[in-house]
Amino acid sequence: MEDISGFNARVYALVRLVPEGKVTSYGALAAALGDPRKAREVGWALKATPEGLDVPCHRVVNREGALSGGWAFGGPEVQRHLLELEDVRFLPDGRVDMVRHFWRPEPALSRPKPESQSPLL
DNA sequence: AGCATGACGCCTA
DNA sequence: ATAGGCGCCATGC
Repeated sequence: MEDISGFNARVYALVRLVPEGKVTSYGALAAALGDPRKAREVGWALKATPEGLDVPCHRVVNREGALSGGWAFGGPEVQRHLLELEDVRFLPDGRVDMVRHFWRPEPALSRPKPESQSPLL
């Protein structure tokens, strides 16, 4: 699993910025990185998150505030528990109350490609 | 190179 | 609001 121009690293850096009691979405992270279309890659990056890094990946949900399926934590229940420990409120449907807890990451200041003056363009 | 898959998101019925 | 389909982009076979 190779890095995507440090894509993973940037994802981790952003997720580390998510405060307790807040959550963000894959798409929001991707958008903050400059490519809203790379939401899936964000998920992929989190899936490959090395343990040991202080990355609160449990604070990342999809755009609807729904938790993921069965995965590394051992199940969505674990993720939900972790969030509840941070006073995150859940809706009756089992989704995170995005209105209350959605946190939008600031656009990454360091761009992956500070270059390209479009030589051909 | 082609096909299938996925911790996503948006559009349409 | 729910269900199905399509698009994106990187990965794995």
